[in-house]
Amino acid sequence: WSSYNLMIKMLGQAQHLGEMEQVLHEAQRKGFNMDVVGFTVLIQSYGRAKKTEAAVGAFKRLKDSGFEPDLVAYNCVISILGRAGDHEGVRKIYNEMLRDGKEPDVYTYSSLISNFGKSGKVDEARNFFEEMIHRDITPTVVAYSALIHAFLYASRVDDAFEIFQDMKGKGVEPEAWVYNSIVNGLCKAGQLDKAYELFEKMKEENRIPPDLVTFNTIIDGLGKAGQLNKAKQLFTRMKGQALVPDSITYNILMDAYRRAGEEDEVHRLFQEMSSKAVTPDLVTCNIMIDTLGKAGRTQEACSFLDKMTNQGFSPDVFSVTSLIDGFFKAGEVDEACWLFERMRRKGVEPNVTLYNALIAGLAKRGQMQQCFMLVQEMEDKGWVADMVTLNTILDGLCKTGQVREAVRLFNEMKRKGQGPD
RNA sequence: UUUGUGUUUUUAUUGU
Repeated sequence: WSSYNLMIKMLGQAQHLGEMEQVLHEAQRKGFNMDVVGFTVLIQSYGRAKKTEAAVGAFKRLKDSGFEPDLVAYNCVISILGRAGDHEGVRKIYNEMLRDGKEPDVYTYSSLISNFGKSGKVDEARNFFEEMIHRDITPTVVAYSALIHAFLYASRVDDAFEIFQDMKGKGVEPEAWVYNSIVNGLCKAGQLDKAYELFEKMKEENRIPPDLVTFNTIIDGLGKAGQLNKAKQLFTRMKGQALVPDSITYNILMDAYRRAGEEDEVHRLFQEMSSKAVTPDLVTCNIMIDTLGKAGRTQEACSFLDKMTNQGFSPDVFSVTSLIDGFFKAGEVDEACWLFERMRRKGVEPNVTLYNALIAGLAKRGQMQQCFMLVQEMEDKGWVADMVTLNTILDGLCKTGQVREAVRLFNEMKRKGQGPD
């Protein structure tokens, strides 16, 4: 059986499910009886191929063949159902497992915590963590990390930080990426000082010094908070520590200067990239287009778009939105509409933000009928108007003297429970 | 022979 299991596993991992099933039939024809491990290999193979139903089917066959699933089999099914977002299924199997008298282990809990966390059910994730402790199971770095990520995913940085401290206190060493996640969470929550403090403490607390991602994260946090000088200082410092800035580092800095309206510095950094042989990526291009557009240099933005296309980049919805917005702000409405059409022919799918940019441009010109048509078109495509859409339309109505209409829409949205913000 | 944590960092739209 072990050779057959190995074959099945290899074929399953290579996503050759047809051949995998052939081997399975051959084994059965030759009189090999499947054992629990064999079924588990099969379940796992289906799981990796995202064939959740087939995996569950194999689990059923395991039980129908008179076997009792062992802990590993249960863990596999729980993990697969969790990844598929089937929390009811997860609960069912978990309860079944307890009824069978199988003690969950740290693998079971890590999987449960991660999957519930990822679907926004942080409190349930935490409950599983506590249940694990009550069972006297010592959390590993994996279990801790899963819970920390569950909290960060729910924007609960303080809770994440508490677990992070607890983890270190228990002598479990976080890996660099957990530090980085926490630093990022703190930055995004506006707790820049705390983020910076942790960043500085990294090397003494842990044997792992801040890496490229840590620097990028903290530089971005500083840049978004408008602390450009400090950001630039760290940029210098990272180079002194033998870290090589990548395109993301440059994008972060360019974006910071773009926000601050320091257009020249954006262009200088773009030049510096090529002199340092850092290859620009799509985000770099998009920042350049946005910078040019916001400066009213729409022709240059337009040729930048053509140039990047010739160099093999496919402009995405970000590139197009920036350029369309630039056109509108420069009063070039026809060009904006032309680009929108061209984009659709090229197969770039518009999203809510792009529609919002169009609506804002037309609203500013008082073309409210066209705005409503776009909202209709957007909703026909299955997009849901967001708060920016509503605010844009309300502003447009007010500025065109249709205040009563605006109030009516305002009340209607309020009744539907959509805003106001 | 089979199981667990990895968007860790960057870009667009409204309100002046």
